[in-house]
Amino acid sequence: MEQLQTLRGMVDLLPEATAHWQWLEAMAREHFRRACVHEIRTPLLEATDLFARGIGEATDVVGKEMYSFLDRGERSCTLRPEGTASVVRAAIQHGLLSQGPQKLWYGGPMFRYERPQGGRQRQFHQIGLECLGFADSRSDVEAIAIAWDLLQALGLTNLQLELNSLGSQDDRRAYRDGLVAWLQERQDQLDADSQQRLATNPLRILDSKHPQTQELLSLAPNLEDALSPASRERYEQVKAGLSALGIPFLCNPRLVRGLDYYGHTAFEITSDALGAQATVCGGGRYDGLVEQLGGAPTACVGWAMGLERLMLLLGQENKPTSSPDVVVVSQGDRAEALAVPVARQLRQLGQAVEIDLSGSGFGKQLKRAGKSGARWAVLIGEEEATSGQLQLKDLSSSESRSIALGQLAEEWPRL
RNA sequence: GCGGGCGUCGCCAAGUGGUUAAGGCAGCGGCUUGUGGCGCCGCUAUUCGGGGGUUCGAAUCCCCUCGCUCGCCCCA
Repeated sequence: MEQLQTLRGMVDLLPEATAHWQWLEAMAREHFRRACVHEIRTPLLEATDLFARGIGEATDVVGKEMYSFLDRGERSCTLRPEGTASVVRAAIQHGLLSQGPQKLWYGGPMFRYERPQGGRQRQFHQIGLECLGFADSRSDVEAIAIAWDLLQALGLTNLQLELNSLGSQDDRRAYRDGLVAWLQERQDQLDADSQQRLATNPLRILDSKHPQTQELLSLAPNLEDALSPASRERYEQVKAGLSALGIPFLCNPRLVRGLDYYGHTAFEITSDALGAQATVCGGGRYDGLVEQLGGAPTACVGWAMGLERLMLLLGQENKPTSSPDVVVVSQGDRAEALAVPVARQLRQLGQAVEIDLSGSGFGKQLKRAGKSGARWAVLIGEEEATSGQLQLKDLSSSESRSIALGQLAEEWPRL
C-alpha cells in the first residue's frame, strides 16, 4: 500500500520542533507587546481577487504561485500567499482606520506553489507588521527598528539591512518609462527573463541576478537620480533616523521588492548563511494599497519575516526541553487506581506530571522515569495504597520521603 | 517551470548482480514479581521510496513515477 504522506512542500512540525517554534513565537509576541503593536488574525482563505488587485497581476506570486480553486459556489478562492493584503482588507472592512492609525501584527501560514528548496516551502510561516495610517518618515524608521531589534533579541548576528527608495508613484512611473526606453534599445543584450519583464514588470529587471544583465544595468539610468527632491529628502530622513539608532544599513539602488504595492522606502534583511534564500525579512512603504483596495488614501509601512528561515539561522541553540516534573509510578490494582487521581491533583498544583500506565514492574517504571528527566517520582504500591502514605522519590539524589495522599498540596516540596 | 545530486528499520548507516540485507542509536522484553541511571542477553526490514523491465538470479543494471536536496527562477 502506498504510504500516506504530506503534500509536496508541506511540513509536519514534530514535538521537538514545536517547542522551539513556541519559543520563537513567544519572543515575537513579547517584542510586539513592547512596541504596542496589536495582533490581528485574518482567514487563511480569501477571494482570489484580493490578491490579484493587491499584490499585482504581473507579479510571480499572483501569476504562477497561488493556490487557487473554485469553491462549491463557484467563487474563486485563494490560500493567502502573504499577509498584507488581508490585513488591509480587514482594516477597511471593519472601519479600523476611522478609529485612527493602526499598528498591527499577524503571524501564521502562507501558501505559495513553488518548487521547494532549503528555506522555501509551499506552506511556510510569516510574522509581519503593518502600520496603517502613518506617513511620517519616522514610522519607516520605527518599523525597521522593530524588525531589527527582534532579530537582535533572537541572537541573530551577521544580518545585513539593505535599503532603497522607490520614490513616489510619479517618480517611479517617470523612471520606469525612461528605463524601458533605454533597455528597449538594448533588448538583445538582456537575458530571456528580463526581456519578458520589459513588458510586464520592468523595475524587477533591476535586481536580476544575471551577470550580463547586471553589467548592462550599471550603465542604465539610475533610480536614485530619478527621485524628486521631496522623495530624496524623505529617503535621507529615513537614513538619518536609522543612523541615529545605530542600525547599520547598506543602500542598494537595485533593491526592488517583488510586489507591486511598494513605494518610497523598501528594505530587506538578509543573511549569507541561507544559500539562495537569503532574505529573512522584507518590507517597505505601501501608501497606495489601501486606496487600491477600496479604502481612503492611507500611508502605510510594513514588513514580513519568514519563520522557517529564522529557524534555520537559530539552529539548535535555545532548544527548550520539556521534561515532566513528576512521574507517577504505580503497581498493583489498588495502587494503579490511584495513579490518575494523584496525577490530577499534582497537575492542579502546577506540576508537569507524567503517569506510567505500562503496568511494568517498579524497576522498569523507575528506569523510564529516570530517563524522562523528571525531578520526582511518586511511587504507589500496595503498601502506599493501604496506608495513604505515598512515597516521593527525588530522582537526582535517590532520596525518598513519604507524603500523605490527602495532604499533597500542603506537603508537596516547595522549590 | 528548468538543470545537477540523492532515496536501505523511527534515526544514523554498511552493502554497488549470487546462499538468511552488517552495525550503531532509540524502542521493547529479560537478568532484577516493590525501587532507576551501569552492565550483560534477547527481540524489532520476507525487504531496500513506488511501479514496470533486463537477468537463471537485483537493494545493486534500465525505464517511468513519487519524494528529498542543491542551483536557476522567485520570495519570507
